[in-house]
Amino acid sequence: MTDAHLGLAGQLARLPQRQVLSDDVYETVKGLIMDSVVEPGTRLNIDALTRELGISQTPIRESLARLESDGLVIKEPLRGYRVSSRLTREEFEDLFEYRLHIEPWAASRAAERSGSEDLARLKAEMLSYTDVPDRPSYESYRAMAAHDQRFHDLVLELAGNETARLSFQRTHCHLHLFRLYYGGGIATKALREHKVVVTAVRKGNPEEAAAAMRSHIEASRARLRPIFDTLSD
Amino acid sequence: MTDAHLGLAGQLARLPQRQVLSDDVYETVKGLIMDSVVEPGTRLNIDALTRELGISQTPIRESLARLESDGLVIKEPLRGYRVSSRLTREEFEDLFEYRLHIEPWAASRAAERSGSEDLARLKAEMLSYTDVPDRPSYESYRAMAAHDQRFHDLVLELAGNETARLSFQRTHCHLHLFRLYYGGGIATKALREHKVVVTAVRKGNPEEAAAAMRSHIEASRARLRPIFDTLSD
DNA sequence: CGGCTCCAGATCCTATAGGATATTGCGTAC
DNA sequence: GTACGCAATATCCTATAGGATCTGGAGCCG
Repeated sequence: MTDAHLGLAGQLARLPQRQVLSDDVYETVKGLIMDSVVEPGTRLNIDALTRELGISQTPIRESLARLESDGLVIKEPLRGYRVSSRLTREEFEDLFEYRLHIEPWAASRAAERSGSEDLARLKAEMLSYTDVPDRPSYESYRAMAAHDQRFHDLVLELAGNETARLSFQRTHCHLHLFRLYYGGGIATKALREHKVVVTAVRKGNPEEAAAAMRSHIEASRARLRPIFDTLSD
Repeated sequence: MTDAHLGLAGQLARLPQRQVLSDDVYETVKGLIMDSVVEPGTRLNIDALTRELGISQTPIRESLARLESDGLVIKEPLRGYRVSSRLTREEFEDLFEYRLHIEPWAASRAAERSGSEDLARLKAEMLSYTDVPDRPSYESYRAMAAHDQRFHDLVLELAGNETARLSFQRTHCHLHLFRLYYGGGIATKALREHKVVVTAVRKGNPEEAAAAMRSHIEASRARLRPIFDTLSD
């Protein structure tokens, strides 16, 4: 009867663990896609997922429905789900055009609005991922991508426009770029170059580090272009 | 085994109707929210929906999961789903700040890029809703809101950036604004402003198109604010 | 060789049962 | 009169089985 209180956001925030299986499945499958464990176009068999994850169909169906809404999978009626394709060249250009339109603006707004606490958070995030391990691994690159995502999201948050922030988040740009980078075994080469950069940085050699990073970015660009071209066929 | 073909976008476009019950439920519930049949904060009982719609839980759960991803409902673990709240004052301001950043830019891009076919579509959409009834009714306003949504979406489409378009769509701004108010009499002014935008786009004048869109959104915001304030009491 | 039918497999949808959790109401103690 | 604890109910979440429908390929016929 008297349940008209809408101040339940605070109560929800108080719950650390979600206790809902669907969310775990959602994150799991999202991780599988993000880590390129499943390639684009792969069919996601619901029955197989029930066996592999050891749970029933219901939470898996809910997760896949949400993932479809996110654009990460595609539902083909009466045929099942498939992992959606990676970025095409055109989508890549669109995505960066959009980012070039939103993020500089968000940064300027953040510069106008941020107080000392905000700046502290930004600094903390910047410092939160500085140690690149000697042996570059798959996990380390993923951590780097996660850090990058948190950083950009924080800028949007400090801009003070929640609508813009959500809108930007829903592009899943980091996730798509992450998938792109890890396609076709390119990750290993990228990680090797990362190691060169790290080595140069640890040696305290600015010129060498700059050169390594420059060559890494150029190589990365060179690696990405043919991927766009092959996917455009 | 050999199902690695990625050209499935064209195949999907060939299927007009999906034949999947979940989509019908999704549209149905979305319509219930959009028409304010269910008020914000209302609990969406799954068992009740199974009885009312005469179907089982599975498609309803998938629909609700997608609606949650859209931000239209909120899932409270072990308590159920609720219709999400209407816009707060702050969200209202954020939304229009975002629109003022995106849509004028989109209009200018549309003015630059649009060919004759695009311009024909724009004109057709503009002419598709011209008769504003003397006595504004719920139905007429709903038709106006649908037209307004198509118009703004079309501008985003003509801007040629699918990322920006999807990002804008996912704000569901028209849906939220529709829920915010259904008074009457405002349609005529909005249609006049749409016409100014179309004229500028057809002239291929980016600056003029952006300015027209900007003034339209600002005017729209000014029209909605007082209504919003009265509802916030 | 092309076109057709039939069958196996996969998927979607339904139905039902049981465990887990939150809400509600009542009774008791202070 | 108020606060606390406890049981009953309702709801959500999970699990499992089975029918209906569609896809894909093998095999047969013209």
